[in-house]
Amino acid sequence: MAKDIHQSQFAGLFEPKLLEEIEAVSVYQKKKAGTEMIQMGEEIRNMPLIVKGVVKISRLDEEGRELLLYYVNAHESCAMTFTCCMQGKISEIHAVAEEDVEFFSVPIKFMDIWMGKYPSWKAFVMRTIQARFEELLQTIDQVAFQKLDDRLVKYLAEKSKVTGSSLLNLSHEQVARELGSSRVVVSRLLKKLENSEKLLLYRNQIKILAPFES
DNA sequence: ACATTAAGTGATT
DNA sequence: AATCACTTAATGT
Repeated sequence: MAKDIHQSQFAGLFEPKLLEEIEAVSVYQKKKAGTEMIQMGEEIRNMPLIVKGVVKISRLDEEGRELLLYYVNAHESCAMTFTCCMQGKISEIHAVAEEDVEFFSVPIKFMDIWMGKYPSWKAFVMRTIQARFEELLQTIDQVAFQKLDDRLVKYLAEKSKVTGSSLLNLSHEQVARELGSSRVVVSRLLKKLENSEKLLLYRNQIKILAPFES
């Protein structure tokens, strides 16, 4: 498909010289849905510029429980990767391809080089970090104030946006794990939402009805 | 028909 | 909001 970066969404984002450099130094890669892309504790050597698909970024605790941090969509890159690799640190996060993913893989050394060389690159990096930072502040608020119901609604909205479908194939247990909660609680909250006509519940499936607002 | 797994519910902390 | 204990419903063999 769009193996040419000049035809990707990055074409409008970066100046032509930078596009050429990306093309020269990057490797175009594809990963199937469900593939692990970065493990916690792994050293980061490349940064991905996503062309297609969605990558799920999460943290895992000692017991293997998962806390969803955010999704990386097409024409974005991972903020954690930027912050990690600026100091050659290891990854604090876990990345899995949510859908089939295609991306340009760029060695991290260009991170620094391009920062000084290309204003558009600097702006891109700053934007993605800033956007993520704000989002993380939001979720910290929510966690601190224990508003799981809001988080659940946001989670479902995001899931359906990412999937492009209002019918989500999820068990209550999966949802609970990603939100760091328990199945029982999630079931109850979902039931509430069903009663208020926001969605329909089936076995392993959730159908979103309303134009979902928190 | 039976076992397994997902979801619903009341009570308790 | 979390956990427990238990029920009910759906699905697979």
